[in-house]
This record gives sequence, C-alpha cells and structure tokens, in this order.
Amino acid sequence: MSGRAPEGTGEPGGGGRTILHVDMDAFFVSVELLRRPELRGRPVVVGGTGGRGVVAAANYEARAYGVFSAMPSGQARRLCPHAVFLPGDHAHYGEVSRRVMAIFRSFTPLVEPLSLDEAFLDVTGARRALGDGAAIGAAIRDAVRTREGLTCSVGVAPSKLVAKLASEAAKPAATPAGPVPGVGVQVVTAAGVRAFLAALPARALWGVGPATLTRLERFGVRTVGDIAALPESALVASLGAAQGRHLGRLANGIDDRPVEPDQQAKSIGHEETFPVDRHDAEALGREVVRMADAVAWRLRQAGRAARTVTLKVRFGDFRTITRSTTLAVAVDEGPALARAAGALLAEVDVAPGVRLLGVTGSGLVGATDRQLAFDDVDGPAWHEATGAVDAIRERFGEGAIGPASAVDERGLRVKRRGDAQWGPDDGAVTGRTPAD
DNA sequence: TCTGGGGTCCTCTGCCCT
DNA sequence: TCTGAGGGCAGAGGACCC
Repeated sequence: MSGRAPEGTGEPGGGGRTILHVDMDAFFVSVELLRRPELRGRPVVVGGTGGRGVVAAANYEARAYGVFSAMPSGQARRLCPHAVFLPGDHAHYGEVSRRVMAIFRSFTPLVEPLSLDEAFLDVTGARRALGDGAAIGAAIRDAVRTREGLTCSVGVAPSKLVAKLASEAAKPAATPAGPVPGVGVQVVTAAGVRAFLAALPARALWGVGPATLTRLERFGVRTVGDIAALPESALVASLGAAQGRHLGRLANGIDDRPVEPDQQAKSIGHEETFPVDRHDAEALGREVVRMADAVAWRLRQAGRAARTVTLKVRFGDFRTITRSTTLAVAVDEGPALARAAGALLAEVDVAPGVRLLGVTGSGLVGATDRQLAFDDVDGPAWHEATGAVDAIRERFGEGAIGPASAVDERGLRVKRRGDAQWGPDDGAVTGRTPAD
C-alpha cells in the first residue's frame, strides 16, 4: 500500500533537500518466500540454525511471537517453536539486493546503500521530472513490487536521519492478530521535523544504544525531545565532545550529511564463532590461515590491499580482545596476512578456550599502491600461484581451491563471505513445523 | 536465555619526536 | 643534557549500526 502522509506533514518545501530512505520489509524472509511460496502466512525465521546462532530476520508472523533479529536462535525457537527456521543464503540476497539498488538508481544516481536491504536516495534533482518525494516514494515501491515481488517502506524528509526514522514509521506492524500494513510512504516536512522527533523515544536516535541510553537516563531523558532540551554542555560532559555535540544536533533536527553514492570500504574482515570453544593453538593457527586467505581473496576482488592487520579473539566467557599490527607495506595475499595474524595469535594465551576468531585488514589502499616488498619473503612464484588461484575461483567458485589448512575431514572448506553469517551451523538445518 | 558477522566511528593511552 | 608540553600515530577497546 502506498499510504499518504498523515495530517500535518507534507512534501518538504521548494528549495530544501528531499531525501528518501528506502527499507525493504523483512528482506531476507521475503526473498525466501519468493522461492518457497508455500510458507506464506506462516512464521518464518532466517538466521543461524546452530546452538550459537542468532536470528537475522523474522517475518511479521514470527515477530508477533516476540521473535526479533539479533535474538539467539534458541530463544526464538522457544518463543515460536512452530516457526520455519531457514539457514539463509547470503549470496542470493546479495544478488536480489543488486537488482533492487539498480531500480533505485533508475530514479536518481544519488543512491547510498547502507546494507543489503536499505539505502538513502537524494531525489532533490529529480522532483521536477518525477514529482514530489511522496510521488517518487510511491513509484519506487510500485517498481520494486512489480519487478521483484518485494515490498518496501519509504521515509521522505529533508535529512537522512529523519528520512530513516520516517521509513520506520511507514513499516508494517506485527500484532497477535497478524501483520498490520503500514502507510508505505511517510513524509516529514522541514516544518514538521522537530515535532516528529520530539515524540520519539531517545533510543530511536541514531547513535543511542544501551550504554548511551543509560547515561542519558541520569538526566531524566526519555524522548528525543528531552535530549533536544538539554544544554550541549551536559551532553558533552556525559558522552564526550564528538558524540555529545552530534547527538544534540540530531535531536534538534540538524543533519546536513549528504547522500554519498561512492562509499569505499575502510576495512575488510572475516570472523567466525566455533560450535564449541577451542583450546588447541595449532588448530587455531590453521583457522587463522584459512580466514587470512579469505580476507586476502576479498581484498584482491576489491582491488585493495591492507596495511593494518587485526586479530580478534573472543573467549568462552565472552571476554573479547583485539591485537593489531601495522605493516611497512600494504598486503593482499594470504600468506602475508596469515603471517601477521599468526604472529599476533602467538602472543595470546588460548588455554581458556576460544569461542570466536577473526582477521581484519584495514588502512586500505589501492592494490596498485601495494609495494612488492613481500616478494622478498614469498617469492615471485607465489604471485603467480595467487593469480592461478584467483583464476580457478573465478571459473569454478570460491570453494574450488584454498590453503591446505582449509581441508578437514569434510574435505576442502574455504571460508566464503556469508558462510556462518549468523552463527555456526551445527547441522540443524530447519526447525520443526506443525506439518512436519 | 546466552549473546553472529561485517562493518564504522570514537575515545583513551602510550610512545615517539620535536 | 634534562625536562615538559604538545602533536601525530598506533594500538586497544567500546559503542553502535544493520
């Protein structure tokens, strides 16, 4: 449905910006339902199926039982035992996302994807040709529904923050009686921004999580309006200079951040939670090699190289440490990354048991800026080998070849982006359903 | 109940250099 | 030569987002 703005709001006036925030409704689940229409109307959850998994997405039927994203899968199963649990297919969602983003770009070139399922669009320059923000929002919803069979919600406002909050307000709601459709397109005018924000809970503001909320509550803050009423000095004293000022401006509706279409990643990493805690340093070393190889592959795919290598270790008690090192030269090959990450791992006492291990490359530069100093260590033959590996992966897929340490009793296993995306899979593929 | 994975940004601290 | 201040940078960790 393409609802109009409620009373008191309308199209942002003439000269100001018109920013859209488009958010796909229950994206992962909706994509799965296109492939499995027989599940329509039933509670469906996409996410980690193992004991340490979490919910990535739940449809509105499942949300009616209190199931939400980021909830541990075990808890979701208890709340809604008859839900269908699907492991998720990150690669497929990425494909669908690319098509949806292409639809957005047919309305304006100024599209800034935030994740697979949402994006900001600056349609200020398109208003003359395509109509006001509400009309463009409705047209986008129609196009996405017609071409992809998916629904989305649109917020229209003079700024990114308010557009994002408006799209939230436009979304369907989950009730015990079933999903209730939202307005679809929610418009907030420049004149209506402060009133719209003031009534929202403080937690709705971008950057206010549990820790910040606890600090704000000491000032009696409950709503965004309460934050707007606080003197900046109080916010700065409580939250620090950058966050305090930023939050004060946002609460007062001041947000002139532009829509930036060409954002480049600042880091590329890979991390994985193990089904059971691991104590064996040698085995963990092999995991580091595997993850470093996966990160290096993604760096090369992106045409980037990393100067800083960070190792992340989470222990069984959830204590998390990071150790990083900055190299003299940027690297994009598995052995060099693995050497740096392995040296960091060697400094960590893994005896208490490791729950999660991760390798991240940051301080990214263009691969052409990568220096060849590591030739001295790995030799030119390794560069040829890397090229051959990449060619094989291009042709036969990422799992076709990898470091020897990726081979286990199940055969070759190369970490791909999206593998174990929502926690380790311990073999329980789907949940029970009444029909099963 | 038991807490994923992939990110970004910020703060604090320590070190090095001027 | 010693000392302190201050800037820049790296490293570590926390908070937050989807």
